[in-house]
Amino acid sequence: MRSSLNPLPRSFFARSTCTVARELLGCRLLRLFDGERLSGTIVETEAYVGEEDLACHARAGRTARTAIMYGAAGFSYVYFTYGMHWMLNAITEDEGFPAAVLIRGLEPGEGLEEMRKRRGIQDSHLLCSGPARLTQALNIQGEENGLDLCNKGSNIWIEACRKVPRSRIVATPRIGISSTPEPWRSIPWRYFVDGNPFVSRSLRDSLKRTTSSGAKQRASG
DNA sequence: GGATCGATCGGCT
DNA sequence: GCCGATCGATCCG
Repeated sequence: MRSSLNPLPRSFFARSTCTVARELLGCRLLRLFDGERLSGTIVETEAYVGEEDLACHARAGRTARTAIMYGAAGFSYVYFTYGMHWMLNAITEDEGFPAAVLIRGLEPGEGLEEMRKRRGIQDSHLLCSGPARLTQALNIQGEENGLDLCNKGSNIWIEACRKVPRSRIVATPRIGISSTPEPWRSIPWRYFVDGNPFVSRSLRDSLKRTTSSGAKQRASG
């Protein structure tokens, strides 16, 4: 028996990408796979906003891969990178404007044993902390591209869970875009829950670095 | 703990 | 051809 099946509505996603990225923190990502529920609380996200954003895949305009980003909000954008990794995004904003939120980290909830089996490790802190780790843990691949996350019949969806107050959200530059020109490389469009232990090593490192340099900042705007 | 590097292949120039 | 919205192994200190 399922405790709940209340996917966030399309209106949640059809807003400013940064707002969606912040408000997804504390929400629960659910995955129905092989008859089992796998889930976790979203603790880290990044916003990729339009063709102007030179870190966004849509920077090159509409292509076969990025077409989904130009479509309606609330759909999944799952892509393959580095020859081996899958990344899960939720499409945002109005139809015709290409933007998405990358889900970068989860605090594991249901289905821990299945996740451990899929990841080949035991440590719960390494199961879903990182965009490629969480897709491996939840078995999300190319087949899951273009799913309607707002449809109760989809096997991936997101539910409201606990609201993370603005004061507990940290914003930093996005990860893995060091060759992207400014201002995009440094704009603080990565968000995570301050102090949450379910973060990857690179996250903690980044927090330490940014804290000592004073670059870390509270989410604003 | 931190830096570096190889793996591996689809998408785009 | 080139280069990733990454991860994990390995080396160094």
